[in-house]
Amino acid sequence: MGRGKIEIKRIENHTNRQVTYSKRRNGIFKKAQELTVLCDAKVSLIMFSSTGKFHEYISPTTSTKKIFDQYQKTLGTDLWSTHFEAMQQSLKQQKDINFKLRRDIRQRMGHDLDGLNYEELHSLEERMSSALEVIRERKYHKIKTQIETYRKKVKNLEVMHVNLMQDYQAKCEDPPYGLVDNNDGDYESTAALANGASNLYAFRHHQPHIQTHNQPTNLQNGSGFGSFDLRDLRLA
Amino acid sequence: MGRGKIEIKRIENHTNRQVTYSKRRNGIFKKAQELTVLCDAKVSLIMFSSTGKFHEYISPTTSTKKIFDQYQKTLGTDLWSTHFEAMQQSLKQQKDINFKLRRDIRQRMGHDLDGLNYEELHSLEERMSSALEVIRERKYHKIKTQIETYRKKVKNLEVMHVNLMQDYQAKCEDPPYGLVDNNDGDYESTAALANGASNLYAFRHHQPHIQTHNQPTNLQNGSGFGSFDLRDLRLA
DNA sequence: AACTATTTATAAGA
DNA sequence: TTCTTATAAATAGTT
Repeated sequence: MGRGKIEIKRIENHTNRQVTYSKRRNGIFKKAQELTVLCDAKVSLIMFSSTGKFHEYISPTTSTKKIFDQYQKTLGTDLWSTHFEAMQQSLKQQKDINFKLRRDIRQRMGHDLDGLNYEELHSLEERMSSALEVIRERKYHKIKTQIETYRKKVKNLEVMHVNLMQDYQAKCEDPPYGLVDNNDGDYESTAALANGASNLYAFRHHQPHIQTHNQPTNLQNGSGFGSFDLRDLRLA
Repeated sequence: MGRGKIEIKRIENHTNRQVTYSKRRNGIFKKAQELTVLCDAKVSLIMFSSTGKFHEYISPTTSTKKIFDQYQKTLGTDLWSTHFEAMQQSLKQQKDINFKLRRDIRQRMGHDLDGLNYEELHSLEERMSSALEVIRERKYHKIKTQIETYRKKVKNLEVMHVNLMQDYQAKCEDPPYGLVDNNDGDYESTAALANGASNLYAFRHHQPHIQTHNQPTNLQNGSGFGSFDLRDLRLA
């Protein structure tokens, strides 16, 4: 329908193709709209040109999503079912595994044991028993390491303290020099040295509350043990 | 384009509407196909008539799913994202929980303990220890119940056996009557009674291998204990 | 479903 | 792109 008849095959001239696309696109959209009105039909028309340009007609009585849904419903096998169902199944599976893991843990906590027969109880007990051994071993190792570290720190402090005491005594024996040299010293350090004797006593009983002006915040609470408590050793 | 011009509004005559739908549908499909070929475009045309009948044209170079995907990609907001993403998130969450549960179990089995500090080890140990108590308690209860059941069965057998022995002796003391009365008895019962003495001996040592012709299959393997083994009691 | 008078779409040109 | 217009194509009403 035009000045001449054309063969229905790809228009090689790019511009020509674009023009024809544009004209015919309008034509087909008009037809779609007319069909919608005349025949009370629902039409979805989606087009992508060779250059990727997108155009769409959708009957005003519906929406593209509705058409897609209806399409899938009509065709039976819906297009995303594979992906979607796989996901759904995967989710169900995960929940299943989850439930079993939870039950396992509950049983390891001594609950939910009604379903177990003698053999199962026995097996559970043996597994837990040997695991408990491992855990105790581990805890023991941990506390040993910690104590070792602690001991070294105390040792360090002891050496430092002795040095300080020697310094102090040296200064007491030679007060004039001491007072002259102490001009750039601070008051707190002197105060800390003043009760050196009681600190030494405490140290010999391995109390972790020794403080010096060098490391005032380091060992205030058992150095890394947090709320460590000797009762914890009973089960080790 | 026809014998007369028509107004573009719904065709009220049902038959007429159907006919027009059919004709124009063919027309628009032809246009879609021509557009596809001439302009190298991708066209998806989906229609539902007023009676719900479904028709579709799809360019042979593509598929409806591809068009849908491309549509969503182009429009940005994809149509199922809400549903889909919620599901995806849910799946991720489940997998996360799952991982944590597995780690918990591994730790309860004495593996994977590197990440735990002293307090955590101690807490784990205490929880497992008390759980172990519960499990042992339970196992002990189970075995006690089983032994009780077993004891009752043995008791029953004992009574039955004594009765049989009495019968047997009674018949031995009065053989003529016994032979006459035994016409409707079976051979096997007589044979079973023949070694009554040795059975009695075995029974007094509480061996579970007593058999009579009344309950020949009941206690052959410890009655419900399966592969029960006395070693199991050591940990009870 | 086929026919055909007529309307509509559009190819080519401006 | 848009307008024009000759001509092809589509189709409304009819058979």
